[in-house]
Amino acid sequence: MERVNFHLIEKKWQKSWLKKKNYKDSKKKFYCLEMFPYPSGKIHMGHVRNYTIGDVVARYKSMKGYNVLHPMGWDAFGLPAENAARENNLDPKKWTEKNITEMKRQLKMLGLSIDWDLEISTCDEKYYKHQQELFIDFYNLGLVSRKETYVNWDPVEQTVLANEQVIDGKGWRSNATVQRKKLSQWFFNISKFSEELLEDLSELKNWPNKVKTMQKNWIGKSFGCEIDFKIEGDLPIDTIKCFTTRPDTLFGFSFLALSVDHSVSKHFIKNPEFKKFKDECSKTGTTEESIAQGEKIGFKTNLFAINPLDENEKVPVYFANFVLMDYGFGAVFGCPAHDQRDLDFANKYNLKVKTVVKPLDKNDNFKVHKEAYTGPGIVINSKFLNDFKVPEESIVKTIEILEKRKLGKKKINFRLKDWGVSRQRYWGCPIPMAHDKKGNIFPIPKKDLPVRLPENIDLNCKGNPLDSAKKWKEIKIDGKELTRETDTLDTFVDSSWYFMRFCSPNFKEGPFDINKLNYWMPVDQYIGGVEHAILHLLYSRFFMKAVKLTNNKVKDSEPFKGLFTQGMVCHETYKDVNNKWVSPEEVEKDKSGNVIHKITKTKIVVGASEAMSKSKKNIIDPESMIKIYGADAVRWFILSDSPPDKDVQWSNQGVNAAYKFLQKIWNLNLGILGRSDVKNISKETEDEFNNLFNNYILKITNLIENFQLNVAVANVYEIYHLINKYMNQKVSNTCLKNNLSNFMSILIPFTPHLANECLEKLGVSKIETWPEIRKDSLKKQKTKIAIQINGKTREVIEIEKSLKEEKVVSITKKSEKIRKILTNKKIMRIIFVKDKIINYLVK
RNA sequence: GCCCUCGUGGUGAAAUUGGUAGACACAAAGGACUUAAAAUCCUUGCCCUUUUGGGAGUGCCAGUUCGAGUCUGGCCGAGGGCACCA
Repeated sequence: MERVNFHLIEKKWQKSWLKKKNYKDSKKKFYCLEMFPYPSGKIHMGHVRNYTIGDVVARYKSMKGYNVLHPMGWDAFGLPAENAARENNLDPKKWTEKNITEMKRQLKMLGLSIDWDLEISTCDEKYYKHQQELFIDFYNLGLVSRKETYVNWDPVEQTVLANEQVIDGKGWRSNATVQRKKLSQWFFNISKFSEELLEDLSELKNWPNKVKTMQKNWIGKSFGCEIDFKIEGDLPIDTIKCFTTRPDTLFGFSFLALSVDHSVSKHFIKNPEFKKFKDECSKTGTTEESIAQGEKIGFKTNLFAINPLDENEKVPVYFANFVLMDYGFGAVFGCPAHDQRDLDFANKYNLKVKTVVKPLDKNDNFKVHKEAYTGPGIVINSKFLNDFKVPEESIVKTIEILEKRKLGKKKINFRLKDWGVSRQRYWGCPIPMAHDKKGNIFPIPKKDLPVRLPENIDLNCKGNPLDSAKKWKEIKIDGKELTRETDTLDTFVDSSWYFMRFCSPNFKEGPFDINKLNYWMPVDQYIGGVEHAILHLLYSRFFMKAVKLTNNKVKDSEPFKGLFTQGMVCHETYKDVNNKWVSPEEVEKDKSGNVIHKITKTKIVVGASEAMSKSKKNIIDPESMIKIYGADAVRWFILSDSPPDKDVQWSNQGVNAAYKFLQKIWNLNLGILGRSDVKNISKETEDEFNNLFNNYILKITNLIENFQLNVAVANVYEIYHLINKYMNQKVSNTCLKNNLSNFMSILIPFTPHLANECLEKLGVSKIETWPEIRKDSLKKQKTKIAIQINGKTREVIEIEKSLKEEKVVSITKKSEKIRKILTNKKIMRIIFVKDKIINYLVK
């Protein structure tokens, strides 16, 4: 068997693809995009899987005649660069650029059909200049605001920490106890789009349902009403507003609970007891266990709230730890019988529990004790609300009554909060704003953009490095002396519009050339990890809608028409006798099949297969695999073993098998090239071969369209067996070569180097088109039909397609086996399904 | 606690959407070629029977149907998302 040198042909074809572009003069466009990588230094198997799947789609669509856009870029701002820079005293920019060069070299080894002329990098001022323009556009439209929020403050580092930098309530670097500090920060008002973001999810037919439900839950729309409760007491407070989804349980009202941050709290600020309580609340807020335990604690005020539906009923007002300030109005009315939290609270403080809803199968004496009743039923003990059906009429009718009496009004609430985009970091896009001494805000004039990051900054200083860049901070605009904003943008902002920039990456007059944007957008197929199901995808959807408001010529309001979320790449984990993680390279099998350490020869414990991670050392380096097996084999294996949306197990045996198979294809190609033609050709055999082959084209086409790439791979194996079989039959060389070259065309998206090399050897010139499906041949074929007796399959026979029942009955009755079984039996009924099954029901 | 998804051989998985369960591949065992190894090719795959055959069988229990991996109800198990959202 001859072996092909993959490295030679890979170099050759990759070079030729750099010159050649995919663009076609076609009306049909296809924008294929994979989530761009963070330039961490080296590509990992997750990238290989992501970009291989994308490349199959891009190459397939191109062969189908689409004009394909398939770009690549770098999500290049972010904390790791800053950390690496601090540790090694480097410039984050240089560190990032070095990583990009390295990763680009590795990605090119995979033979992806990417147009590198469109490459963008978010840390490039040519990119972030336009991001700053968009920020100002959003600001002018009222989509940007400043608000005070709590942040994780590290008192030693004098900096704000991201949630993942807080470990057990302490700073990851300083180990100091993290404080809750209020800071004024920039926000994108994404919550203004709550309704639209929810509504438009239904348009996204080619998105996984899973992602849509996750977004739906995240947006969290709920229907209810707001109610003003009258307050009695010795404080100047008339009413407190609450939001509720269960106004129908108003007669079960037994306390009113406020968040400790509610405006009423200002009257208690000097009360030492209240202060103690508030401290207690902020403590339980940070530790996860206390939330899980869910202990409800409260602080009783001297205020009373009046039930709006019954003036005679007064209930106490509490501050309670389970009431959130940033949802609803930071105040809830407590109905213990029909809300578990309220019940826990009421039981702790001995508050009244009045049952006002009974399940359908219980009588009016039904009473709630330890478990709140939240299911459907009938309203009881509630005067004029009695007998309403819960929930279908009770809620709406109660709201009607409240509205009529001017006690409350219908209200829709969302959980989605505004997006805080301020980061007190150096390595990010500067926010193009300035302040005067009075606290007024001024956007930087667009002509002065970009606001560049200052260079030669000491990143080891305390606090935000930009804050200490005195010269950089001071500016003059229209003669006014101002100070620059020193916050930079969350890196999610960078990735919220890069797909728009790819449509015209070198456009200088603005973020995008509107004609090109409208031609290419939306992204037809977006591919990436499911970990971005909520934030990145939601922010990008927000951006598209916001950009549309800045420019009424923008036609799309959704950025990603199709979304595919691929699974992770996993590998077995290994631990040595000392319970330390060991990498796959350090491990081997001895003669009796035990797993041992290569050097120490000690026993290795093989653990579960888990997502490749540095910490567990179960990483396989893609480049070393490409060096051993070639890019095509790596691509082939990563596609072959599991459905693309599920996790895949990496195995060296698997990639080795892929390598062997590709060598077999190479030899099949050589074998047919060197085959001496057959003299007595059978037209019938050729037809049979052509029809079977044609069937596979149809099958694989559908499989690719449905992302069942692992099944497509399985079918390629079957085609290989098919061609191998007919190679030894009465089939002409012309017929064989014709099918073989179609086979190679099918292989192009999967293993482009090998397929192109084989096609070149075959002397086929017009190679970049997907094989045509001949519809006429599909009809002629034979089919296999199952013969069942009483629903059990007894025999399978081959018949002509589309035969009628009588015909099939007479054929099947001729079968000896069936005749035997049917002897002395009475046929009660025959069930016949064309081309599939015939079932005799006998007695 | 709430929401979502998934349970098929030793392993990864297929199954035209209610119609031949286990395609395709990995691993294992046996065999062929070879002095030998590698490479390559073939066979086997749960239970009973020497074979021909037959039987059970898609997490468990019921149901609908001529027919259920697929549909319905209940249970068990695994994974993911959310976190007191009033």
